[in-house]
Amino acid sequence: MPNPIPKPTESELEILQILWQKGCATVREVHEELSKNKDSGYTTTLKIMQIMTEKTLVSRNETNRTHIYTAAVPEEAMQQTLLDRFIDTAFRGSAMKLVMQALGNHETSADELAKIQQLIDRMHPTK
Amino acid sequence: MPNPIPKPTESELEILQILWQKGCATVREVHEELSKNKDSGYTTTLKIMQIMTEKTLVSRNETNRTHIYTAAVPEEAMQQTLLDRFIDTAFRGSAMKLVMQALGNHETSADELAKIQQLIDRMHPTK
DNA sequence: AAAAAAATACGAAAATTTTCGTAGGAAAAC
DNA sequence: GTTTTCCTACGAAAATTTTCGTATTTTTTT
Repeated sequence: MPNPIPKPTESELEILQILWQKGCATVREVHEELSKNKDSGYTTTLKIMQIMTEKTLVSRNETNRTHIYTAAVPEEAMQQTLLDRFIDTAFRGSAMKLVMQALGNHETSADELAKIQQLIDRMHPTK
Repeated sequence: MPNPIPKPTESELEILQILWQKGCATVREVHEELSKNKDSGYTTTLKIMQIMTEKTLVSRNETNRTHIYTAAVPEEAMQQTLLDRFIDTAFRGSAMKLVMQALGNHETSADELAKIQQLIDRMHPTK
């Protein structure tokens, strides 16, 4: 495994979110999106994305002058990595505690509950 | 609400973990525990705990020379805060995705599944 | 009682992350 | 064909976090 998945900073993760959502995007597009929630300059976004390129968190198509960026790591792979670490640091390693708390404190629709039910059934078939 | 729960840094969270686990502890004890996983100096730990005191992440009993620290925020309250933010930043707000991924990628015992089952039943009683 | 060990406070260095200004070109508008 | 706009590169300032050295005081050991 040549890719230990570099750990993104918070700002980097925000940008990854946007890239995953859009599939790919220019710095300008990412910046527009970011600007909805915070206000920092265009070159700030640019700089971070350049750093992310070095870290290989993203890759970019440079054939045109306006580069087009995409996330270099699939969203779910990153989520898994982040989740593992989060469970460790915030929940002392107990995935179960996390699940219970997540379930307990969010509106959960019947539909969603059914999905979990399915997953449980699949993991734990009634013998 | 006078207490917006100050956001801990990573190092601070590590220390909170130890305090929650032990109930209360001296800097020395916390440092011993930390040293198992990383090696930084005693005064580093001390300094961070002093900062945490300012931030009111911990409180301390100063009647004796050797201060005794305790977390100022209950573990679960902090977990909830962190979890909310984490769901937001890493799972685009979808608690369900997080739950599914947490369940799907960890060994989950029959016992644990039963507990979730219970929770689901409680939330979604069969009419 | 003197020396050694252990504790806190504090300032500041080091490391990391975020921010932006400026320069240099390319593309677009005029 | 100039001027204006837009883009990247890059270095360095600003902000945050982590680290530690040193001074001072109290406690323990000898």
